[in-house]
Amino acid sequence: MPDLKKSTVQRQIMESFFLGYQAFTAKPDEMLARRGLSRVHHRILFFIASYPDLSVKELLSYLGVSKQALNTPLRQLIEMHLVESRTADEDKRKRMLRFTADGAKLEQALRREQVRLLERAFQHAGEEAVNGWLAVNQALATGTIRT
Amino acid sequence: MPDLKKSTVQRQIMESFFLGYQAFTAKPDEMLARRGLSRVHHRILFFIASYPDLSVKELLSYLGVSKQALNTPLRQLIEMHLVESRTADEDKRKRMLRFTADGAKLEQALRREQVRLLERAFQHAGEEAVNGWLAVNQALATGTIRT
DNA sequence: AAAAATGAGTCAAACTACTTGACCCAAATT
DNA sequence: AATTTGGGTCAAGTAGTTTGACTCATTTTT
Repeated sequence: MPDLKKSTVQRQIMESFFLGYQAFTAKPDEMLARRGLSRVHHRILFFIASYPDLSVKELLSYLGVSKQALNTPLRQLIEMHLVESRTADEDKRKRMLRFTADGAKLEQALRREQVRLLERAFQHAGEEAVNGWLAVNQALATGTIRT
Repeated sequence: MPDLKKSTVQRQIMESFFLGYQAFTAKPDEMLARRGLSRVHHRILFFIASYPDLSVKELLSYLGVSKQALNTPLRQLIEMHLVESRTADEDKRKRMLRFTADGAKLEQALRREQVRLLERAFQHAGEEAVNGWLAVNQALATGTIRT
């Protein structure tokens, strides 16, 4: 256990978190860039994968951007036949977003690369470490007792 | 140990990594925003803290941006008397960057908040988990060489 | 000593990505 | 019938980035 009181140790911990996250996003960034896509597209794909048939409004609230900012990248994904929007039955104003076959394939490819990277790090660090890594990320993500 | 073969589990792991990193950067982002500064400024401060008296060229290579992109935020930090640039003795073309007293104080304040957040998550997850978290981050950070 | 290279800095143009504000349309709600 | 909502678009403004060209002082090479 490193000494969390030392500022140099603190910076090293922060740096490896930063670099680890960088590494985690580097490969998908590169794969998307080859298709002229960016990280916003990746986030869109992620949420469509996580919540299939979600509406545009829901997607907007997840992304936390203006609808004008979403407009272009989402339209691109639709024009590239990676995502399709169908009007919902219960409410015909709503558009439900889901993958086309190609879109699902791309999302899988992106995720596969990220999982591959994680698995290699996991294998190197050991099972006990993995559980710890997950637990700390979980604690950070859920904001343990926000003031 | 979660089942890494399941795509929903994979996405949950990726999501908590993403959200954890978000949480990690949120507080400094907000503190900097109050002063009209952004994440680039934070990165500049981080590298000056890690490598005091580094040159502009070194800083550029760490940041991986063009010198035109660095120009504005660095000048702002200097004008706000958070950073000072002194010409190096060995090579009078070089400018060595270091903190002023105020700059050092700001860097400490930013780091303190991030460490506080980490400590809370660490406390929640336990010492064993912390070591695992650090080990996996380390593996991720060093595992992927920039292509 | 002259020429070339280097570190730092600036100006300009182009591009990307985001914002807010103002609209439009169709469908749902009141 | 009137209002609200979900989705979409146009426009102007802002921020941040890039590449390219150039200056200036200093150091290195020839």
